[in-house]
Amino acid sequence: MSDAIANLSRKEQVIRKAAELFKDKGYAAASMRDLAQLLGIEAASLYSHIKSKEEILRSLCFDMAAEFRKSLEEVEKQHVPASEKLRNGIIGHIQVMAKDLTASAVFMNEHRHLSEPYLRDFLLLRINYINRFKTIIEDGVRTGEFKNTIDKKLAVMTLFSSLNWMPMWYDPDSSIDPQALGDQLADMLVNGLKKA
Amino acid sequence: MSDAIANLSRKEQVIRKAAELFKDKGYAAASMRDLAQLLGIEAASLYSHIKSKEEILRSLCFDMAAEFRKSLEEVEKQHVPASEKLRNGIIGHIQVMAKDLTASAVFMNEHRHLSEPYLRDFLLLRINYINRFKTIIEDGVRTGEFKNTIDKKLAVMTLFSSLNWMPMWYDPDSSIDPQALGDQLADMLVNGLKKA
DNA sequence: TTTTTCTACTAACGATTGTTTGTGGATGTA
DNA sequence: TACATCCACAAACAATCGTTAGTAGAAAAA
Repeated sequence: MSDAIANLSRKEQVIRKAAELFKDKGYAAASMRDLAQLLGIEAASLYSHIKSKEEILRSLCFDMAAEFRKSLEEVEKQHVPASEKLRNGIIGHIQVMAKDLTASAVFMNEHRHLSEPYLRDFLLLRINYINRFKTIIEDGVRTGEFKNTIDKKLAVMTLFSSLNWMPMWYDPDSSIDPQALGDQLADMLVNGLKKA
Repeated sequence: MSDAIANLSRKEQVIRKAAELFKDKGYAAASMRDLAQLLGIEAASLYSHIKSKEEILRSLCFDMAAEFRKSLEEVEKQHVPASEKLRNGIIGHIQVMAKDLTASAVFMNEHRHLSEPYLRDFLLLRINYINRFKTIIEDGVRTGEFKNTIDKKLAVMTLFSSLNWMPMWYDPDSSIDPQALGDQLADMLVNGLKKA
């Protein structure tokens, strides 16, 4: 058991450093020798811990995807108006990202370098997640909470654009903590959708 | 003269194909042999038209930057309320992107692969552009057009996140034309900022 | 003790990278 | 005709890529 933990621990170190590197230079421009140097070892030594470069990317992307999914599922259980459900979905999404901003940036920007069939799987997860947010918005339009004048695809894509770029500019040491950030972002986006 | 046009024409073909390739695979993962193949020539032949791979990226990034700057300068001349100025700035930004969605995507996602000192120059142009939008928002807060409860950095970054991801999902053959898209996006974002 | 697990090394592989050199046909201009 | 420009080629360059093979010390488990 402790072996497994120690193993995971070192492997985890490799993956986390890789996340930083992938975020900074991009997956394709980041070499295994770069990664090894950051860890103070030789490139070949990395392969004692991971099977391939892409395995690292897969692990980062699909772990984040699972977190997002889990967060949204809890929100969907709630029996609240669509506007509040959307708001809670946004806050949940922000909090998942805030827990690991580095992995979030990789998830968002580097997933396209996954090879098949992983890329297809990833994109299916993603379209499913987006569609579930779209459903919440459509519910809100139906109940009259949201404007019916705005294109729904536009609305949901604008929402995700705002959310997904957050890891690129948010500074966790800044004056806004993740909770307040989620609140303000949700307020800004939801009130932009709400009927006047 | 006609020589110059023919020359520019072929060089332009190379750059535009490169933009498509860079958008699809990312700058680092796109090889000059890939690009040559798309054009039906050998990789070495590319160097009859361009000096280096990065020269293409520079050309794409800085040409777009100039377009954005030009658009914003016209908006800044207008003597209108801040909310309308912001709205027009958004519409202008969208229209510049819509004119070349491929180059816009490269501008947004691949600029980080510029080497120094070009990267520094690019980032300075960009922060300047963002700050000028921030000024418009601050003016609006001062005149009471916009809420003063929202963090201004958050507001402006959310704005740009929404705008900058548009090339990733917008389909020019869709039902929404660029003009209507700009209108709706501006409406959605500005009314989210406006006092109730 | 013996055995296993973890972590790292050196050396090297075949493939691919951006780019340079030198060449030459085709086209238009003087 | 003679010259210049454009555009493409084949061949090759050093550098770097992800990865494998084989080895070994150190620590933990049996």
